[in-house]
Amino acid sequence: MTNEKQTQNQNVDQYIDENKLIAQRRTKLKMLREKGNAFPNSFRRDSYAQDLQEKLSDKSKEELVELKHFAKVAGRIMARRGPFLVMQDMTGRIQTYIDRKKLPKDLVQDIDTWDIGDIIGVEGPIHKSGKGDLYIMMQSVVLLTKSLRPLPEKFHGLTDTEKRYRQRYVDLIMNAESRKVFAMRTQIIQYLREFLLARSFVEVETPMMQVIPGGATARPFETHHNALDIPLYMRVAPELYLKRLVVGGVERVFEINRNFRNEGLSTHHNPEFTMVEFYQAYADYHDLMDLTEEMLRGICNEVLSTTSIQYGDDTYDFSKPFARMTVKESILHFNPKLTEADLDNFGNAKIVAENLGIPTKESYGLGKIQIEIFEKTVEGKLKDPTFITAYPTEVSPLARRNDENPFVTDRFEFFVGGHELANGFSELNDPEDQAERFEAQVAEKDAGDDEAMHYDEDYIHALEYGMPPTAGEGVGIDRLVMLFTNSHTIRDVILFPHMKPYPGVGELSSKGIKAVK
RNA sequence: GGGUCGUUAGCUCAGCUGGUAGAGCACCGGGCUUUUAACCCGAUGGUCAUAGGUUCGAAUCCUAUACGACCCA
Repeated sequence: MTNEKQTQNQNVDQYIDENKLIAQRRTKLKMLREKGNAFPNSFRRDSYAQDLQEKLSDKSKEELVELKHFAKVAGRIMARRGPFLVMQDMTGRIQTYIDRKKLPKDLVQDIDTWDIGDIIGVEGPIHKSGKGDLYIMMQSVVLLTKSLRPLPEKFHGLTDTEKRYRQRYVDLIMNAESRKVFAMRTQIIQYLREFLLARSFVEVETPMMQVIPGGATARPFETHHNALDIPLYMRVAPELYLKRLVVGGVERVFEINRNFRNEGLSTHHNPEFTMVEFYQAYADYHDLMDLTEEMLRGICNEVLSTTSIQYGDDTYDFSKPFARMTVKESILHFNPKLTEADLDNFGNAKIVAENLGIPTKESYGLGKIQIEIFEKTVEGKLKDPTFITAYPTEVSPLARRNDENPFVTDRFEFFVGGHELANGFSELNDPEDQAERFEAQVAEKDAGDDEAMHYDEDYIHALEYGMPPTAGEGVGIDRLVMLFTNSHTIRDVILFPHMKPYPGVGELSSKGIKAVK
């Protein structure tokens, strides 16, 4: 024993450049290697912690003794409590009891060297403690993976926001709340997918790298294809490809995937974010508003089991029909001093905008000014689920004009909690109108708006073959998940959100790529 | 882009008007062994984000930088 300790100390000296706690664990790993396979992969579990808790918690101490329910469970050691080890697997936690008198002496000695964070496999019958908690009466146990880095303190866990995002693996080990958010994200996406599949929508994948970035007004990321020696753009939206598929006869089509926009980071913006976009032929924007209501209410009922959504201090009722009003109606509603005449006349609207402190550009038409007024005075106030319709044609280059009033389009955006969650419209399927709209976008681009769209000749070509009357919509998944998980920053619903790298991190060194300390 | 705040042990945090670094948990040693943030005794652990400056003396005051959080545009 004393000899062993001396060896340990010598080994610690070898790792003096490292944290002492890590050095100690490295020494333990070294001893494991000397004994044999330090990373065995022969243990097979037959039970999960949560299943055992659900199945057996009702049984009494005596019933469990009689039942002799044997289980093999694997997981990470999260705490030691007296003679118990608390283990955590992907479903939950269960403890295992170390009977020091009955287990072989050398095994007990080994167990005493194990650390919180180590991964073990345990086998034995399920019993219940005097205080009513299930435990596995350890009959055999094996250390499967030695953990070299100490975990955060068990009570407070990892709260440092920066570390939670940069080292999500530690966050997921420590914070059940974080695990729950991402589990719900998965369930919400799965619900959306099944909802659309059940209605005969076909899931497809369209290019993430595009020669002409289109489908949204946003600045793209640029990259380069070496073999072809051409610039390529990460897509800002899949829209134009999905509509090409509608031309091709895929009359109900959807894609759940990432979009990339070269813009700032904020609590509501990540440079890559997930959208579901879907297109339905022989439908209009009213049909999609109905579909959206059904879909969101479905998530409430099936995933959350409630239609009363708690978000911060507010509660939103998803059981009632969602409010619907036009852009103009909403501006007048939230600006009772304004009149229709203030919004319908370019000169008047410009004065209203300037009084609100909105900087206007030469190129802005009436429609753009109306939208600026809307964003400044209305958007943040749309707390309860609301559809805003009749967006100006000027700011809707891919949407169908309204039959009665060509100044606006048959378009809606959907808002909850003051944030836009979805955008949909009856699609513009008139190729000549679409060509003119592209030309207007190109003019704006030439005037210096680097978010304006390119002219996509092939898309016009496709429309010239004939696209059936169609309605389409995109829903921002990240913001949807934020809403339904009561998360107030997008970084809480993206597993690996973009963070500014530390200087030098990512540079190749002799030891490989530098990691965050 | 602007403003405010933050960065101290592996983690969570104290550290007063400048006087030489603290706690809890974790870890290590010992005790106890059906515990529930297990408990009891003892020990170890720090480039106080980084670089300058002021000072006899800086975690503390000043400047710059890095990263983060929040608010505003």
